[in-house]
Amino acid sequence: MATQQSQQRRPRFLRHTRQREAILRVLRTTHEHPTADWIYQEVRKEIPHISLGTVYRNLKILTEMGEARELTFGSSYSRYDGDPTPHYHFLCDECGKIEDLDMPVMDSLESQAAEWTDGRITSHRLVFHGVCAECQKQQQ
Amino acid sequence: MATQQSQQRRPRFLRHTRQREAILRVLRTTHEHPTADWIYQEVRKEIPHISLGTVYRNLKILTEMGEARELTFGSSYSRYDGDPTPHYHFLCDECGKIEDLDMPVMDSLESQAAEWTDGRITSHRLVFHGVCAECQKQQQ
DNA sequence: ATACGTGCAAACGCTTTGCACTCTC
DNA sequence: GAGAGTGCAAAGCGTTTGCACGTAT
Repeated sequence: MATQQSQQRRPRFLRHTRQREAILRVLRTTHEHPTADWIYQEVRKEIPHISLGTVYRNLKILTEMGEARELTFGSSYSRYDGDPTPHYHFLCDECGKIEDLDMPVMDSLESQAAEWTDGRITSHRLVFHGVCAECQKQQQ
Repeated sequence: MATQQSQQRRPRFLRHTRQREAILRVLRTTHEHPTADWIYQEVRKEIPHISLGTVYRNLKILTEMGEARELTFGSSYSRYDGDPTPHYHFLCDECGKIEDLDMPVMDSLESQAAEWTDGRITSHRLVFHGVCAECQKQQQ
């Protein structure tokens, strides 16, 4: 039942490659919270022969390095957030769009929650659900 | 890019079946936040010929009816929460265990967040990450 | 020279779905 | 009897991975 985290061996050092740089650049310059495939399509404009596997591999490494965050709302595919600083999200239940919220991060939530568990809390994620402005207009 | 929510036709009314009742009962009587497959194995003790597809179909219906919640932490499989009342979760990053937190739900977060988006907020999800008590012991 | 990274394609694994049959209402 | 639900198996589909080759250090 308990899902043990997969412990895979990492290389002793990381290399700089065109592919890795391009992927990180795309991640940094979009606020769309893109999917792996969207990033793939985007990077392909610059490196046409790049493979989707390479995109996934690098996204995993970048996430582990703390350069990106993997967002897994919904059971289908992952989205990636190129802003590694802590922040909250708003998810539109109609169109699936994800917005970053500039509201302050409340670390006090963690100390509050600490009183209700024996576990040691290291971080938290807060996601608001609702209907974005665009979808509200369409519903009228 | 925007992931349109899949709008599938629902039947005009729901029927009571042994399978649906058994699945809901398993969901209600466990606090393990089980996966679909775990529920399948459990229900199979009572209805040996039930199929995994039936479990998935009913979990989807029960979730849409608000009788259960689908938890999608991590990109792999979904877990299901048989407690439909709002509450927060603690997720152990070591072993993957999910705990319910009895701490009060803070609806004020939604009104705070509303000031930072044009969207209409209808709900929120708060998940704390860290290391559970059991895993902390093992690390010593 | 070493060993990390890539491309390609096949494999994986959770989830969904088509179809014929069954069962609830 | 109508049509919702089921079992079975195949298909779907995002993601991972094995392998041989390329390439950064």
